[in-house]
Amino acid sequence: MATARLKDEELADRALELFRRLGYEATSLNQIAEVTGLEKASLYYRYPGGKEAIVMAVAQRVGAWFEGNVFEALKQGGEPGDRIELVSSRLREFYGDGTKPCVLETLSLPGGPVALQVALRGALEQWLHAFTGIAMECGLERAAAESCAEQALIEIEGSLVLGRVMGEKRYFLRTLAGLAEKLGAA
Amino acid sequence: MATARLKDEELADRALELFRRLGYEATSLNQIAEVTGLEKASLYYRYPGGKEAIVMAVAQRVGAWFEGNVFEALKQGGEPGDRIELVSSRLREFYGDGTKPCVLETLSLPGGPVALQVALRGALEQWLHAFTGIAMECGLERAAAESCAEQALIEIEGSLVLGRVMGEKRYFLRTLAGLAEKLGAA
DNA sequence: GTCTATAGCTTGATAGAC
DNA sequence: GTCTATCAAGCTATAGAC
Repeated sequence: MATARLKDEELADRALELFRRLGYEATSLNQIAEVTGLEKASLYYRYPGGKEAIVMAVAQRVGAWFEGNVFEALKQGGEPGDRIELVSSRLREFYGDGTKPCVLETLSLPGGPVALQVALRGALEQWLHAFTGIAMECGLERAAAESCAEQALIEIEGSLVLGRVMGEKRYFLRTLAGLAEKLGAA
Repeated sequence: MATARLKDEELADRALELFRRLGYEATSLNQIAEVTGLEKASLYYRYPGGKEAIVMAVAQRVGAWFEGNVFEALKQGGEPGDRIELVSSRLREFYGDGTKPCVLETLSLPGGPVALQVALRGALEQWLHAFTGIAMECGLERAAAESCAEQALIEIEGSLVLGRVMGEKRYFLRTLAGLAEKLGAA
């Protein structure tokens, strides 16, 4: 078999940048073909399910990244506060210092496959669970920890939205700077 | 001249429900024609500028609603806390108890006319200014009041996003319940 | 495994009857 | 003021050459 010109991971990474900025409906296969350097027919060869299959691959890749770089990192040893700071820097990277939208926001707009909405909800649940866990390690009761985790995620999503509207990244950066305190770390 | 079948305000209201849920790009003239009961050609007669003109009319109408029901209400007499509670109930109405997205979020996705992005930014600035004003009336210094206003809007936007992903309205309702306290009211 | 070419549909937008 | 009919361009998706 001939070798693929572009690795699946790189293809998903490039498609991700389109989907997260435009949402599912507004992203076209022509645009994906353009940023990947492949023709549409080649995309269908690698993803017979078409656009829906591509966005699901993108979602899976993002999910894997969060699993390894956020959820897992929050469970490692060391001071809880240090772990949160590490995760904070990872998030700063993923969101381009607040210049790149969250896939939970843009891909949750109507139009995409139902499986995508299910995946997004599951990812958000995992994220909430991970934040709740670290908040409890910081000494909070379960109910309080869950509340703090929800509040932290609300602030992350909201600051990204305000940042996009205003063209400023300071909302997001300030939110991340206060993340450790928000989750109960001294 | 013959009479219009549908008043401009009603037309904008119905188009708003599409635009706020799907964003600019993903909303089609066919859909607008369907919910208004007009044919596409009739829409072009009333808005020669097409989809861009319609979304600008929608933005203007939403801006006027916020001007009269939120910004103005925050400047009226009476206890600051009471005014915030009144505005809170207005917001609960506008966002369908947290089931309807914010136009600042969905219409700020790329693809729409530049004038729309400018209008959205201006509206957010007005909103921030109004929240800052009421927070200062509650006794906060300007800097602190501005910070609280930003935080309040971040929570409103973020809670709407989480609510959409999870299919729950409690995030938004809880945010509104804490709005007065957030803005410095006893 | 990628390509060119194309089918069939939907889009935003226009012309012209009533 | 609204309609039917139509256009060119874009869309998703497929067939078949290499």
